[in-house]
Amino acid sequence: MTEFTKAEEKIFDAAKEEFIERGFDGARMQSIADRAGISKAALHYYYRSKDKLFKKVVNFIFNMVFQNIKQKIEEEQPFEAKVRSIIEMYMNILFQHQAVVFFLFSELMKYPRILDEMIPKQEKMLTLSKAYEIEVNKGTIRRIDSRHLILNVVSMCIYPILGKPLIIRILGFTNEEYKVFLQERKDQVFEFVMKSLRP
Amino acid sequence: MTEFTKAEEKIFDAAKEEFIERGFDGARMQSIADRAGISKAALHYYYRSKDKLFKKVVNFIFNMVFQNIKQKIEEEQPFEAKVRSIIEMYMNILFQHQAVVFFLFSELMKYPRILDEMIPKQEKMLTLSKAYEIEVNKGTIRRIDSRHLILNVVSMCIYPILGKPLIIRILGFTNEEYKVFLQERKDQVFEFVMKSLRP
DNA sequence: GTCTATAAATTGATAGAC
DNA sequence: GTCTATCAATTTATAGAC
Repeated sequence: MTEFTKAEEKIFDAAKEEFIERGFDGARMQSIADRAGISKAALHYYYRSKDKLFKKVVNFIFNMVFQNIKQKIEEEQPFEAKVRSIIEMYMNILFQHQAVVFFLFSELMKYPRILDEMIPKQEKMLTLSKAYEIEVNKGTIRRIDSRHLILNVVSMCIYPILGKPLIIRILGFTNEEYKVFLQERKDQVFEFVMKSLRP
Repeated sequence: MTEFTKAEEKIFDAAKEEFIERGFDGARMQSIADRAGISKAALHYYYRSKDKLFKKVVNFIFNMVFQNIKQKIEEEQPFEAKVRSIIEMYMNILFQHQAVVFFLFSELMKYPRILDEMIPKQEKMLTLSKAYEIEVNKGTIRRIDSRHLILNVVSMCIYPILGKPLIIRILGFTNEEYKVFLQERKDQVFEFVMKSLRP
C-alpha cells in the first residue's frame, strides 16, 4: 500500500504497539516517540497528528486480519473442505493476533465510523459459492439461509477469542488450558456445523 | 446492593452514560459533573476518584447483564425448552443493552483484571443439568462436550451484537434491517443447534 | 531531519469559603 | 453539601536552533 522509509517504519511499529496496548484515548504520543527512540517533535514531523497516525494503524491492522480470511472464503473448493479450512484458518489467525483483535473490536465499538473508510463494498462474503449449491442439489446437505450459516461459523470462531477474559474465568481455565481447548475446538465446530447440515 | 441517595443516584447515572459513551480513558470528570448538574468538586466529594467511580459502574452493569442470564441457565426445564429460552432471552437482553455490552467487552478487553473482583467462582454455567442427560439417555440427542455446546450457543447469540459495526457493513444492512435479521435469527440458531444434536 | 524548549490546553484532584 | 478558584501534572502540538 504505502511506501515506508526505515524511520517511518520504526515509528509505525511503535505506534502499533502503543495503540494496541492502550487504545486511542489511552495512547500517548510521548510513549510512541520513546518506543521508536526519537523525540516527540520528530514524531509529529512524520505524522502530523495523533489522529492521522491512529487511522493509518487501524487501517493496516484491519487489512492484516481480514485480507487472508476474505481470500480464503472466496477461494473455489469442495464445500466440506471449504468449511474446514475456513474454520481452521480463521481460528489460527484470530488466536495468533489476539491482542490485535481485541484492539480492533474494542476501538471499532467506540468509533464504528472508522469502518466507513475501510469497507470496500464487498458483498462477496455472503455467497457460499457454487460448492454449497452443488451439495444441496445432490441432497447431501440441507438448504439453509447462507447469511445465518456464515454468521454461525464466524461467531463460533471469533467469540471464543473476544470473550476470552470472561470465558476463562467462568470455565476456570488457565491460559495454557484454554489454548488446548481452542485447538480441539476446531474439530468440534466443524463437526457441529456439518452435523447440523445433514438433510 | 448499595443504597443510594437521590444525589448519588443522579451522579451514578451520569457516570454510566459518560463511561458507556467514552470508556474509562475517554471519560471526563467534568463531563460527568455537567451531566449530573453539579460541580466537579461535588463529584469528588461523593466518589473520591475516577477509578473508584468507574469500578462501581462496571460492577453494576456487569450484574445487570449477566444476572438474569445466569439465573435462566440454572433454571430446571426440559432440554429443548431450555435451549430455546436461553437463546430467546440472551439475544433479547444483549440487543436491548447493546451500548452497555459494547462498553463492557471493550473495557474488559483492555482491563481484564477488573473481572477478578467480579466473578464469584461460578462453575454452574457449564453443567447442562439433568435435562440434557435425560435426553441423551433416551437417545433423543447425541452426546457432545457440554462446554463446546454452551460456547457455541453463546457465541451465536453474542457475536452478532459485538460484531454489529462490522457485520452490517459487510452484509449491507441498515440498522432497521439488522434488527429484523436478529429477530428471525432466534429461530435460526435454535434450529441450527437442535439439528446438530440429532443422534 | 532531529533535537530542546515551550506553548496552550486539559485533566484529576484539593483547599477553603459559605 | 456545594460552590469557586486553583494546583500540579500531563497532553498534544509547535517554534526555532543545529
